[in-house]
Amino acid sequence: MKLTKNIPARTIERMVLYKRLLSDLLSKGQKTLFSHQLAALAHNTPAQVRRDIMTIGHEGSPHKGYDIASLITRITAILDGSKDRSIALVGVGNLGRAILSYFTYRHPGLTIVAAFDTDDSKVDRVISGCRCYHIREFESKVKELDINVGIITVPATQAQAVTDMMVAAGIRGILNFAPVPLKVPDTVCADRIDIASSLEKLAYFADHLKQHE
Amino acid sequence: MKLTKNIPARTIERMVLYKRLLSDLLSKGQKTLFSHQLAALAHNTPAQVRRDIMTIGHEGSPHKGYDIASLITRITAILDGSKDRSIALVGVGNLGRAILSYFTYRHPGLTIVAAFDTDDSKVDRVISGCRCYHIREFESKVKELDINVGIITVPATQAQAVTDMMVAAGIRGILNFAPVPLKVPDTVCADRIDIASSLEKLAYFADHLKQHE
DNA sequence: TTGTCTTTGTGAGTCACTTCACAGTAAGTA
DNA sequence: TACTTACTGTGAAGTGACTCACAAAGACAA
Repeated sequence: MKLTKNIPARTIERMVLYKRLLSDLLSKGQKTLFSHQLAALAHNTPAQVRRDIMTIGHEGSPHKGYDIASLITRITAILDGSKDRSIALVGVGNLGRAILSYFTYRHPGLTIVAAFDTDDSKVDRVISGCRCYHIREFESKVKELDINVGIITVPATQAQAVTDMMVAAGIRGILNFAPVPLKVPDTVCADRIDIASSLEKLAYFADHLKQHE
Repeated sequence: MKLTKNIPARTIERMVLYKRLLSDLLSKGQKTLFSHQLAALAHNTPAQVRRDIMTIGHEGSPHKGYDIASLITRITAILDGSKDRSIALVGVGNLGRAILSYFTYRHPGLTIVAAFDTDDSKVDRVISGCRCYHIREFESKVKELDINVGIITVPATQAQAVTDMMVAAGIRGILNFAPVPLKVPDTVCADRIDIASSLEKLAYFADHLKQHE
């Protein structure tokens, strides 16, 4: 359960997926599974699954495979899923609102507890179950609600400014939907989701796959 | 301009970013730049930039750097950005609508030309400038409008069924917002954007970064 | 008991991408 | 002309993730 040897980001991503798949299985009453079964569900290889499970320091038995319940417990421990995550969202436009409503049926352990905007017509309203504040209250709310992850859904021109504000307020992880890369100190982790870029990449491979991936 | 030696996916992703950054610069009147300048904008290294540009078969000159206009042209040619892409979206829920409205101020070369749903209250309406059809018309519309990229914003339970339908209709690239991995033949390219997963990953690294990334 | 079967755990190999480091070169200077 | 400077292009080394392939081990059979 210690195992402080850095777990690669790719493995963490797969862990999140494994956890979801395993939880489904468990709720259907399945108790145990083999690496090749999980591989089929996750669309990767048995060797990959075994390596991943080894990486997080868990083990199965050659004949019964892996115990689903204890594997979920282990993954949850790794992901720190025990503590509920409080998340802030900045930029209550179309995309921001969609994400808010997407998260109302709350995902396990992830809750958007506050939204922020500069537009007074949005401030102090409750949108999809989430209260909206003026952005000048950001830092105090972050402290008050113990938020350490932020979502950015503002226009590109403001993304870096919002980022800087988040960093200053003590946010440690940022999910950025604006189509610009953000500069953050290396004590902060930033990820970008860029729908237009993804589509362009897809459009490229839609044509160019002779045998590619 | 030929250069049929497979370009890695990562390089393609950066190309999309470079194109946007360079277009900004060009519109501000800048004619030329050096690898270290583009690297600063893209938040990567000069060596990476030079390698990328080499990979797509372009070159600069040691003293003037790269010519922005011709580099954009080259990248655009690589990405096939010349032809306008027609995209279909299936699942006009919250997220689907947000994406539609996000794309109304149309991104260069990318247009969502049709949306599909099973809900009759949405069918035949125009939402954010995009006409919504019943899903049973999918295949005929794909043919009619020459669509080869699809966006999936339906619930997880229906994602695979929609995928199979897309594949059958001849779609070659799929952007999937449902939190399940899709099975597609290797003639089709599928990408998943999973907001909840991204947040969980971020939450993990928000804590666990000693020196990580 | 021994043998067969199935699956795990993992060292070693492979592969793909990134970074290093330097030769080559054009522009400016005198 | 030769000298300096600042950058590109790229072979080679490095890095990190994935896959292979096989020893080890439990389960079952007879």
